[in-house]
Amino acid sequence: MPESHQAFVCSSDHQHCIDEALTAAKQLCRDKQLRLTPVRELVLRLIWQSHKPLGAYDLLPALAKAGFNSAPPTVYRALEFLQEQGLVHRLASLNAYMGCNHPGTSHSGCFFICEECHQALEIEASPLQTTLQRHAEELNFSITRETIEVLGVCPECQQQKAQSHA
Amino acid sequence: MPESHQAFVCSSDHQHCIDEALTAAKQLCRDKQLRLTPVRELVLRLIWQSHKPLGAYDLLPALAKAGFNSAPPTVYRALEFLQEQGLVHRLASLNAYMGCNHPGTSHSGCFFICEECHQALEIEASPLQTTLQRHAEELNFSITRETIEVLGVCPECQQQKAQSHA
DNA sequence: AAATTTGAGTTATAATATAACAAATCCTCT
DNA sequence: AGAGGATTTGTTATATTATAACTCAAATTT
Repeated sequence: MPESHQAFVCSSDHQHCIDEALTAAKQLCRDKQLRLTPVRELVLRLIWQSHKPLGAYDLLPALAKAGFNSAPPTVYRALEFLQEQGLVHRLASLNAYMGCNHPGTSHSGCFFICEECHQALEIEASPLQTTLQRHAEELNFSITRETIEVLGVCPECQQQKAQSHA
Repeated sequence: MPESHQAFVCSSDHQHCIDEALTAAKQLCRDKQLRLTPVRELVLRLIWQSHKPLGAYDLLPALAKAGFNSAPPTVYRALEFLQEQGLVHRLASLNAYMGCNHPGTSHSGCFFICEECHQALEIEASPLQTTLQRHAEELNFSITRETIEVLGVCPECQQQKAQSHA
């Protein structure tokens, strides 16, 4: 029996996630000679406030508070930039955005989304993508991008539910 | 070298797809004592006009032409019913709907979407879902529903593109 | 037939996303 | 440093997708 991986729980402090993401982003932009402007950095920060995917419109008030004129295009443009750099993913099934912790170039991920606590976890899904690639080869289909999003209940929320039924 | 499966091409006539889908739908509704009302049947028919996923708003003009008062709720309600019966799928990455040719109860599918001709193909993806299930078990994640949508180019459109470059 | 449930019509609005153009900022080259 | 060009952001308006809430009609049950 595999022990619970706690993958949905931030190991001790979440600040670490934020710092790491920001550092990686800065590094990446330096390397690629791209500009991680104030709006872009703030949007990335906001996205990383939690592991819950956020809607574009959830970010607007915070942008306003920070003194940016926060009309939708501002946030969508920042999100677009961050997606192109693989720093952020859009979850099609939620119309929401979340940070990516292995940025690089734009890529597809595999996401587990908890319908109770709304946290989401991105996994490296090589076996999955291999299987998918095999299906595609059978069809002679040439893959551009994959959307793999699994809705369900994370281990922590399963426990809570089990306890509340006790 | 595997031969081209032509999975994206309707074998001879598409009318067959429509007829089959309608027959199956009627059968299913009879069995489950559900009402395949005129609006629902028309929406299903419209969805099956092609293998291209259609947006809800694409259906409205046709509904109007058929004499229904076609405000959005009408079409969304019909689509909701059809989805619940597994007769239609919603593609989250496109905000569009397509017919399902192995209806039964509500279920998740795996979709290959051609970005050139906009046709989509649903496959039975048991190996894929097994892989996904294995990932989920490792995480102790309990799956509710899966969204698996692969964007790319179908074999037919690959050929066309190759020829036009010649 | 009355009561109940289900489906559809209708109006309004919510939620998500983009178009188009103007202004500001930044970069490069002299 | 300053002119010219590119990139980013501000701003206004609007497109697209989806749902809420209430009414009326039809069907089913009692």
